[in-house]
Amino acid sequence: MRKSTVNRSSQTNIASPGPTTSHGAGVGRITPVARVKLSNAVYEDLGQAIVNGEYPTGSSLPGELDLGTAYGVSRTVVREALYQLGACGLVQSRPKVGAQVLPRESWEFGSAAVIRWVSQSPGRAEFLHYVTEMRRIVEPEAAAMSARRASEVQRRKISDAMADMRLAVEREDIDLFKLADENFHLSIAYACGNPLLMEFTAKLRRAVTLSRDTSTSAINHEEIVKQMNKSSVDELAQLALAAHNKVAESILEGDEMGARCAMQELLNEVDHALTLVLGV
Amino acid sequence: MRKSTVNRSSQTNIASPGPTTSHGAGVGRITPVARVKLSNAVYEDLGQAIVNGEYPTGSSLPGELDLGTAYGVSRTVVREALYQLGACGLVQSRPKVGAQVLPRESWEFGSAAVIRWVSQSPGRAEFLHYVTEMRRIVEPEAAAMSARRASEVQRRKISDAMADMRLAVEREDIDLFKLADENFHLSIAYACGNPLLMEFTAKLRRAVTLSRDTSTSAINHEEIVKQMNKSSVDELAQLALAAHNKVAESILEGDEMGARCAMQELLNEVDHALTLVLGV
DNA sequence: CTGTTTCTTTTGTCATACAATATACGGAAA
DNA sequence: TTTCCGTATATTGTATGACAAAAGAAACAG
Repeated sequence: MRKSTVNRSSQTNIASPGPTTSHGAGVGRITPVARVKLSNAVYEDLGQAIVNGEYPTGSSLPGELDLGTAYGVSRTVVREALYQLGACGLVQSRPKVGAQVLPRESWEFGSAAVIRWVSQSPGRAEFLHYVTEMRRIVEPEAAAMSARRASEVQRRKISDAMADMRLAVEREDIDLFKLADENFHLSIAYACGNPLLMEFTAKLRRAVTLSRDTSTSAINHEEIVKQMNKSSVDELAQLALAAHNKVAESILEGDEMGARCAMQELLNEVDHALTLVLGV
Repeated sequence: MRKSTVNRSSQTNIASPGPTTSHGAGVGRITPVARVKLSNAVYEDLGQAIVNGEYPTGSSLPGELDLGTAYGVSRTVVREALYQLGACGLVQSRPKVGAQVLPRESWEFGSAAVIRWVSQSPGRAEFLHYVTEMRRIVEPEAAAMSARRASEVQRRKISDAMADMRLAVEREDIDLFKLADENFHLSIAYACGNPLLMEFTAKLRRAVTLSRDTSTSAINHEEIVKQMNKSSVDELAQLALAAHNKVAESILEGDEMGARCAMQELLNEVDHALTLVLGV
């Protein structure tokens, strides 16, 4: 059983009976009270734990009362958290048997929370592989649809993202590059005109970002450069910039086929780089 | 405010104060007790109501207490339902302001429940349009991937579904045809080897089925036959059969490109037929 | 050993109480 | 009159206790 407690303050809040009035000497709490709902905190922690595999499929979570004491919250809060987990398809509660972890097939991978948990779980590399495969299916089509249907405002956002990216390469600002990259792909998703495709693409994108940010293995840029047979980080950046630019230009020109192909090419590179980075 | 009550028994359970002991004259309850969790019943009803547009975006649902009396359940139950809705991105609760309906962009269209609600809502035709568009993107790829990666067992399931479909056309058994069609597409999804693609395809498929079954407008087969310039229902069925068969054969032969193209062609027909049926 | 009954544990539901919070109201100042 | 600010108030967030219902576990009879 997990023994972490949700952040209410930092005191030992195992079954603290009294009310939450910050009684006594200030127990070094940083945040004023950090007004997050306790249920959500428990929901997040349990969800991550399940996805991490700490509770195997078919096994039962500790009882509601036990979870309550473990997290230092009431049974009410635990139940509310469990109901949220149920809505994500992670668990199912039955009397006497408790909340059982459902098989992965019934997990809602479309849920933002599940994606977040999986992207930060030990199994994220495998997940990312599938995500990348999906991106190569949907993003080229999203680009093509954007080329056909993007509004004036949406086109502007795409070109704005490109401008940022160009600037980032110029200044060798990696953070700005990441941000521009994110905006680039998201603005294409938003321009495609299909809310389903939009949401799905955005979530795939989010999974990539989360996985990457979770990977503690310091990314060795030099190593990537070498493995991709490029002479310098700068050359790699220029390459990426060109690939993105081709996509943007095609979309702005309304060239469906061009946008599709350019995006395919771009994702080929991304896939390659990610493989090197994460060692899948 | 909605005034429907969840099915516990059929008595007028608006604000029945006492315990659930079926006091008084037997109020004609049919099901013994219908052991569904009340929270889930409320969750389903509220979810459908929100998706149906009965609570506009940004508006607040009635208070938890009011909802409780309206449904004849306790506040606890209402809260558990609201937490599930929150997990789907439909609402967000805040003190004093209540559970506000979030904009459609934050709805989790990947959630099975949301798909169910949308597919049965008045706006299902538009949704189905987007679903069809997505199918034309992902299913051809799923077919291609299946052609490359399907295991022996999975290939068998595909050919089994084809056999059923052939039988259905022979016997002019529409229900069997629907079942076989469902199995055909699902078995391809399962064979593709990517759980994300699998889940997504299955859900798109489910949305189609639900929308179709919800459409009360009796499907006029003759009309469809006429509009598609075919001479008879039988000819149309033979056509569908041939299209499916081509997909199946390509997959079984391991012909990626063939499978992709065959599926594209199949979906073109499906799209056309659906348009006629639902009058999009 | 097997089938049945009873027991016991855990969830499902209800009710109540209080704390925390955000809107709404009302009064004071400009 | 208008604006700003504090207070009032209604509603959610959390805790607790109680009981009914369900289902596995144990005890028992055959």
